[in-house]
Amino acid sequence: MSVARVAVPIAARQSFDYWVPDGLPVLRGSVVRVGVGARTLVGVVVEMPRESEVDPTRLRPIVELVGDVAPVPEDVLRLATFAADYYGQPLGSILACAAPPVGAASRRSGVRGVTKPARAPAASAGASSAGASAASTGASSTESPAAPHPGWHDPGARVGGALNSEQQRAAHAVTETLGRFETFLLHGVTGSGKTETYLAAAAEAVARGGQVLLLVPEINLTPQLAARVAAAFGGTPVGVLHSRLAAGARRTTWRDAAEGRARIVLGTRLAVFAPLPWLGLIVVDEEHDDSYRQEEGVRYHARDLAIVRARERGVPVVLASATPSLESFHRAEVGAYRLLCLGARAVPGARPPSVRFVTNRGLAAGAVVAAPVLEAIGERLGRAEQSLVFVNRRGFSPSLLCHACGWAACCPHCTARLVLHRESRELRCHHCGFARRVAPACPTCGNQDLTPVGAGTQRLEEQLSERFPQARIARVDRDTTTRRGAFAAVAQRVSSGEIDILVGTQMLAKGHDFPRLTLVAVLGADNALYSADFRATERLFAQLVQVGGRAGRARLAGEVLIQTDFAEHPLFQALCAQDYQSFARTLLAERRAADLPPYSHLALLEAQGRSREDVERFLADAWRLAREAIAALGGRCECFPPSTPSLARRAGLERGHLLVQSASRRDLHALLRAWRPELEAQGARRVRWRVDVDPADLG
DNA sequence: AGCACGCCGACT
DNA sequence: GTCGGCGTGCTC
Repeated sequence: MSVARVAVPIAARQSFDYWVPDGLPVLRGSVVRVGVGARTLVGVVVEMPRESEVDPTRLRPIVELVGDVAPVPEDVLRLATFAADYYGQPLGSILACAAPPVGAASRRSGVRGVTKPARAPAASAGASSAGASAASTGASSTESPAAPHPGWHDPGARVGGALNSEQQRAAHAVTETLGRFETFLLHGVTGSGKTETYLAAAAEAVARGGQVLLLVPEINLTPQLAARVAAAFGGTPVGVLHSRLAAGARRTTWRDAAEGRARIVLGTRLAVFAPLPWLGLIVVDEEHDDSYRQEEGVRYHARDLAIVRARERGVPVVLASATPSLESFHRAEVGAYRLLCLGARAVPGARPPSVRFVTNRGLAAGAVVAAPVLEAIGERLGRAEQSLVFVNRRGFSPSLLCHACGWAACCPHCTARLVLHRESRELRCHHCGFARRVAPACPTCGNQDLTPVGAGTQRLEEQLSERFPQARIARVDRDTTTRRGAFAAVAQRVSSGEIDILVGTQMLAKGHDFPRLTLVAVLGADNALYSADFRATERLFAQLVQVGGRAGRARLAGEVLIQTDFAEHPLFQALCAQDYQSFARTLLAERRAADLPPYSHLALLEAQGRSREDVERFLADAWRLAREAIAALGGRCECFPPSTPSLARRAGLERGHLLVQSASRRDLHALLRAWRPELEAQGARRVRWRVDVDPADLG
């Protein structure tokens, strides 16, 4: 009996060995069910060792080979192994994302047998040499391999025909590299036709027999883009993949991708692990978007993994954005990525929206919308055009204050203000979900006149409906869109002209084209300018460009009004001038001066526990261990003293963290590899901790 | 992650 | 005297 090493999705960092029952065709990549403790879990075979180092009597047999899903292909296993190492995660947890979703246990154990390995289609002219070999090592489908879709007819000419010369040059630069690795940064202003451009390159990759992986940040956007992709490719099968898809549908796409039937796989971050035996091109749309960062549970950055995968498979990868991440822009500046710029607006006659600033000064007490903004909305109502008012905060107001004694409504479990939700007459904590009824009077001094301070979407909606009682107003935020399909329903009503004013948070910023929307007003943007988060200004700029892009996409002129007290800030000036690149260079200079990414690499040890003493003791020890490890490795990494994040307590848990940094990613990882076992050996003394590699911010 | 084993407060 | 709180450790 042979032994299989199986990675299972538990916190344990090692894989476990099992007996392979005689005749069960188990190989590296096989998806199996195994007993772990009292439970049966789905795991992935990562190795077929000669023998086990574990006492043979302790080995349990594999319960079942999951036969209705394809084995995880070799390149995906390598990608998962890389991700597990890079992000310091258990391989089994990464593979739980990378493996196809599995249904309930089947009655019969095992499958009929191994089938012949898949072959690349004849037309794969250079597009997938690495893919073909990966497919033949790992794949063993229960059906014979699929030929390229028969009903397909020259999308290359069809998609490419509509491009202007600039777009054609960009698409051509990509198609020229099909068959080898290169990273492109496709930078174009909103409306410059980035989508058409990368779809043209995708069409060519498909024409050469390759598969295309198209990553998008948001589930909300996929139906729209899927329709666009389907239309552009006229009949070429598109597989859609995201976490909210039912397991069955996901399995179907997985199988279609693994067997080569799906020529295009469109999906969110988890799709970076999709099996694509004939992969020819990867596209990461809106590459700057934070949604590519998986924060809960297993941590990884899908954009970065996409680049790793492209390199491994020897295929080009296109990162597309109107506001590239500083990391990507920097890589392009130093020549590591090839920069492709699209300058012109694709729709003839469409102009970039004009940007105007409106001061907050002189606002009446309690008022949140400045008079010029109200006027502009009024004008739109008169012309039967639509307005969008954007504030990045849900609820009525972010604080409830007593002006008599200075008391503020705070969460009992977090170091945070409670947000007033007037519709439900509640004070809610946006960090832990705590909610309680609004107190009628100040608990410390008895003052009955508590003042809501600051503006959220609810307050905005209320004031706009008072000012424009005849207007049809829709509010879009997490409170109004929890129901499945709620977002799409509002989008539909906006498109059909049933809405005059849209009020909402950043979830409105992305992707939607509303032809009659000609005004975008932005409130509360200044908050980001004060933020301690080192990525705040980068994010704000991206967000403003993004919301600005909602205005005047078609022939109607668009206007963006920004309510701010800092109109002269370089960020706003760059926004006016539509000049991403010079602003990016300004920010990069700041990052360089502060020794922040992309000029350094960071990892953040985050700890939380019931008592602050426990957390502080753990971090003090961790700090000492880090300094010892750095010394042992000969320096080249820096380690900062433990500190307390601004949200010092969350959901009743005290938080603390410790930052390590290096100019070299290699050195930083050498440190992490030495440091982590030391931390584990410390034993978690009432403290839960994790290391966040490439953290989004330093909280 | 679960779930089991192991040591200190209120009960049939 | 036990039931059970969760804190710590193991799972092939």
